[in-house]
Amino acid sequence: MDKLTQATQHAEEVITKEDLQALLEKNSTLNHYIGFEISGKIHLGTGLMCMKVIKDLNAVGVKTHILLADWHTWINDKLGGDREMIKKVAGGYFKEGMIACYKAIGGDPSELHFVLGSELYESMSNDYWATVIEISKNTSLARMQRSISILGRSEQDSVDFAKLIYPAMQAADIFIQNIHIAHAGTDQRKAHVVARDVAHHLTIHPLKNDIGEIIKPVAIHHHLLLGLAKPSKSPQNVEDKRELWTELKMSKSKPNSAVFITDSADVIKEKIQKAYCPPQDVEFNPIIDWVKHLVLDTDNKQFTIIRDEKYGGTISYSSIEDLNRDYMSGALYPTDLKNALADELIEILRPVREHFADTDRHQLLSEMDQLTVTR
RNA sequence: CCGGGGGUCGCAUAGCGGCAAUUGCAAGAGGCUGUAAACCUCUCGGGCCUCGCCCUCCGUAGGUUCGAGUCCUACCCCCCGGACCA
Repeated sequence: MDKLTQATQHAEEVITKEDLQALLEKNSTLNHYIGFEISGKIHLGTGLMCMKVIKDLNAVGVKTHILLADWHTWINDKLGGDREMIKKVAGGYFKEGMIACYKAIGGDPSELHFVLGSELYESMSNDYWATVIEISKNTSLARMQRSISILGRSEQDSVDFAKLIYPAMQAADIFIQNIHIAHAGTDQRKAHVVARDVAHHLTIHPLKNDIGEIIKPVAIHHHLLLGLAKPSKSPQNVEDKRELWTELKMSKSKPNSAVFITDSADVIKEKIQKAYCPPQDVEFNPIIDWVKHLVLDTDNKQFTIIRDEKYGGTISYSSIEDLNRDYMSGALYPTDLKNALADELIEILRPVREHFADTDRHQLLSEMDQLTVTR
């Protein structure tokens, strides 16, 4: 497998592959970053989907910086907008969660370099905010409005002005850290495209390659897992499929539609069992989606489904295509698939639960649970 | 600062002197399905020696009333618009 393929095998999109190819060939060192808001508990999207991309990049020699975005968290009113609490959770539960997840997918946590946003900005003195302004001067208001990622809530809701600064900060984060490869979920692509569009207009902290040319940062995005909850519109009479996709993905922020990295075996089973899973539909189906991206996402994987003899007996799949075919024909029944997925997830997340079994870390988790409930 | 609109059970909505308070969504319990969804029933402020009674409620604080989300007064907060172009 060549470097480019290896580096992007778990990515949903790369902007652009050509740019990345050039960097992989020509640059001696490459910096990757992903920023996280310190919101509630970590779910599989960030914990697994995202970490897989990081692991691939590290395997080809890219250095990872994880930005614990406390300022962004404050802007988006997470954790009650309590700045001290945000910092505390960032360096505590959140960091430990990331480390645990990286271990769970077979990565070496020492490859992850954590940076607290506020500390980064302070260390850059005026340059950070100057870069935010410079990016803003090269972007329009309309562009920023479109670039705000509305997380879960209705779009017309009046937003406070701070939220309009957010995308410029995301872009500034890239340049200020000298990031060649900016990474996020596909929902963040607009901010990344802003960064690429302004890249050649920056004077304070432009991004340069080894031979001193100003370059655009590559953007790499991981897939957003579908939420387990039923969509509010029924797939049969939706004219705009894109609309439904958005709807489904957003539902992850709703309670009970996401699996968290520290969920117990029983909770995982229960959530999967309650998940929306229409028979003979592999398109708008979270269970199929999860199997595809969390289980059958590598070439040599075998996904074994244990089922009663009367339903056909145990069967094993090594590709999502085979599984989809059986599912579409009805040969593979939802319940059997669900049971197998739940078992698989419980196993995948075992290292995370073990990581948090440690007394101190368990304390962090309990505090997080408290916060989530209180909030 | 001025003008207008508004703050009701998680969200969204009724209500305009008799209300524990309408409706939708969400949530929860159950029924039907070899899953979920859809569909149907019930619950959804709290408490109880249980279906009737008690407590607490409609931004906050007072007031008028036999009785107030509902009227009056003051205050707080949110939204929309205006403000300057001498």
